[in-house]
Parts: sequence; C-alpha cells; structure tokens
Amino acid sequence: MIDKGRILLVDDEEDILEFLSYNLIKEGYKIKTANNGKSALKILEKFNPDLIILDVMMPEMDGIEVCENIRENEKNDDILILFLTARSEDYSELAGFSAGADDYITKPIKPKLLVSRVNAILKRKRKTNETNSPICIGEININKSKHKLLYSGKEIYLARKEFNLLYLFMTIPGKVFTREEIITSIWKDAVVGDRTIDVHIRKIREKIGSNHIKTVKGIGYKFDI
Amino acid sequence: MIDKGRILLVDDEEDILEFLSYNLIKEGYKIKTANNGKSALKILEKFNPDLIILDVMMPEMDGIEVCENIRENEKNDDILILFLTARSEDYSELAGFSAGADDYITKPIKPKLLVSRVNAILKRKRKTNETNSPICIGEININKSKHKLLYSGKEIYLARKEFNLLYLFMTIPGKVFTREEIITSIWKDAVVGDRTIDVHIRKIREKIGSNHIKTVKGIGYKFDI
DNA sequence: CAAAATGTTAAGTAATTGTTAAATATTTTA
DNA sequence: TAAAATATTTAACAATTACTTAACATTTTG
Repeated sequence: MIDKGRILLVDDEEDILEFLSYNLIKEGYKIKTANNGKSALKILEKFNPDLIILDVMMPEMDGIEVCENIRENEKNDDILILFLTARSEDYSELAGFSAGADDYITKPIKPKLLVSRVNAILKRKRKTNETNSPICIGEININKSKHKLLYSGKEIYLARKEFNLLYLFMTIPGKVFTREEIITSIWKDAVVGDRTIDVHIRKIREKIGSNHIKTVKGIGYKFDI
Repeated sequence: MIDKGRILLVDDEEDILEFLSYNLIKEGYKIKTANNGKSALKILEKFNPDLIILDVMMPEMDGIEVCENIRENEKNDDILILFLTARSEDYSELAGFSAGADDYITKPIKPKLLVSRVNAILKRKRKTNETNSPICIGEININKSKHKLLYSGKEIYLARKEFNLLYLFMTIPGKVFTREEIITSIWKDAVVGDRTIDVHIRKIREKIGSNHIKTVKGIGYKFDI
C-alpha cells in the first residue's frame, strides 16, 4: 500500500491507542504510539511524523504542554498536531490552538469522523507541501521539501535560516521583501536584532555570489537572476 | 458591464477565433484577435491585454515562438499567457511552460472549461496585482512591489523618495499634486524644508528626462506622457 | 521690473546596510 | 550525556547611500 503518511499517537489509555491505531492502520497510515508526553517527544526525534494526535488529558505532562514543547523547536514547524479532547473540556480548544494545534477531535471518537478528519488534514498538508515545490530560476534550483539548493548543477549547503530566506525571495522573484515582511515570514514575529537579517544575507551571498540578492536601500531585499 | 479584463486571442483558424471570442465576450471580456504571431506582437503594443490565448500550432511563427518573443520584453512580465494545444502534442506542455506560459488548455475546447479557466487565471492575477499593481504609461513602466522602473525597456534605479514620488504622480496621470498633498503622502507630515521636493524632482528628471514631470507653477507637479 | 515660485548645486547630515568577530544556542557525534 | 561541531544572534564599527539644507540662479507672472 502507498505511504499515506506517518502518524504519532499519544494517549495514556492503552485502549484508545489501540482503537486509533486499528482505524488508521486500516487506512494505510504508518503509526507509532506513546503513552505519555515525554516518550512522545523522544519518538518524535526519530519517527518524523506528518501528524501527531495528542490527548489533552494526560497525567504528568498534558497535551497542551507537549504541544508547546513540540512547537518550540522550529524543526517541527511542518508537523501537524491534532488534539483529542473530551466534549466538556471546551477551554481546550482555545488553549490548544494557541499552543499551536491544527485541529481537534472530541471524544467519544467516531471512527469514520476520525478517519475523514485525518485524511482531510493530511491532504491539505500534501497540498501545501506541493506549493513548496522546487523553484528553478536561471541556474538556481531550490527545493524546499528536500532542503536542497543547486547552483549551476552543483549542490550548495545553506543553513536553515539562510535557506528559508533565499527560498522566500525566490517564491516571488523581483519582489522587494521589506524587513518587516521578512521578519514575520521567517522569524514569526520573534524579536531579533537589527543586523541579523544582514548577516544571513551576507552568508547567502558568500555562497551563491552577490549578484542574486539585491539590496534596495530603505526598503528591503529582492531576488534577481 | 464592468471591465473584467482584456484578452488577446491568437490563432490561425478563423473558426476558433470566433468561437473563443463569442464565449469570452459573453463573459464580459474585451477581446482582440490576431491570426498570426506577427500581428499579435503588433497588436500587443497598443492593446495592453491582461491575458493572451495562444495557439501552439500555427504556420510561420508557432505559439512557443510568439510566447518567447513576448517574454523577451520585460514590459510584458505581467501579461498572462495561456496555450491552446491539441491533446496529442504532449510535449507542448513542457515547452510552453519553459517558454513562459502560465497555463494551457487542450483542444477540443469545451466552452465551460475555457471560461472557468480564464476566469480563474485572471482572478488570480487581479489578486496578486491588487496591492501594488504595476503602472504602465507610454514608455514608462513602474512596479512598486518590485521597486522597479523601466524606461523604454531598460531599468533605471530610483532612490526611495524619488521612487515614491514618481509612483505617486503616476497613480493619477495628469492630476496636479500640490506640495501639501505630496508632503502628507510621502513625508507623512514630517517637516521638511522648502526646496526638498524640488531637489527630488530634479533627480527624477535627471534620470527619466524632464518631459514627464511637469511643474504647474503656484500649484504643484503632475505626470504627463 | 519686482515679487514669488521654482531650479540647481554642492556640501553636510542622517539613515541604512555591510562586515567582523565573538557570544549564545542548537544540533550532532562519539 | 558530554564534547564537538554548526548555526544563529549580537554588538561594535565601517562603508555606503539617501536625504536635506542653504545659498544662489533662473524662470514665471502680474
């Protein structure tokens, strides 16, 4: 069967893990399970799931906390998180979303609903990943999903921030991205010093030459062939 | 009826031109037609279409060639190109995209599909243009989001204030902008000396010639072709 | 022609970006 | 997990570019 996606299930109740596993394996998903937040975080390192289904109510570390932990690491930006919540715990919807969840399902879980929800959310993910499809401009070929940059056919390694910057510029060649736009898009409104962007730009230029990323003084930077 | 957009149709078969015209006019588009590549390029200069629908198979100059010709001129960056191709000519998809096409439709053409495709592609265009759509007047083409000024096809760099000034004038060609209007729009009520505007105007004139920005003594400045 | 408005220049000032190297964080490796 | 290797950010300073001003010239208008 084709690889429909990888899902990590996190719940303290073994029954629920089994129930979820059963239904999702039947659909063709690759499943791993964890019965607490800590082991979830551990499995996460190796398993590289597309989606994590997380019970909100767990002893020790609850789902919200686990979610925040996951979201802290930028590396996990692409992982979807779906909460399981009892119908009564209404608050969890809010808390969950602000912690970085992408969707939630209320217990009791109906198999059909679960499956269709999971299908939908992963389908959406595949779609947005497609938009992250490789961009080829002139001699420069950049592939986000593979984190790979080819310059005149040979591979050049860019660190993550460098890569994301260059990729951003290349999504709309010629457009001048203001510093503000860059910050909100790459740093998600984190506060970084004034020269941080410049330093990254410098490093990119060091690697691909200084002709492609142009400075528009007073406005921002843009990519040009 | 509102102006939904301007489309240039290029095909060597009169039947198809009529068929396309009929369906697109009904949708509210302004149409011009050409039955070969050469005349298409000629019409292009005056008509300034949003979209060109181009038959791949034409005698003399084929669609790919016409497309490349159009794309050669940077001024036409914003024009969308849609290919008409027979289902068998699979290669044309690839060749077309690499020549700079934005989409393609296979013959035989179904009216509904055609219309929905055209609507979609032009809707997308309007959306991306809405923010800072490029303005093209005579030989002058100014694109705010790219911070780019083309004069007779070649790029001229303007500093930020110069650029904003020229862009402001070009948003309403012919309108006289008073000094007060200019100040509030460009300087956001900062206090600047009496000659500041003049100096910027002078620099713009130095770069694009002194015919386009005209002084209206006692009132302000305006853009004219 | 005189007053008012605008044009021109060069120089001073301000603002923005580039460049380092070192300090922190993070990730990988052993 | 500790050490090593990478990545990211900061801070100080240099370099560059943009902007404004002021003094004077020129043009326009009544």
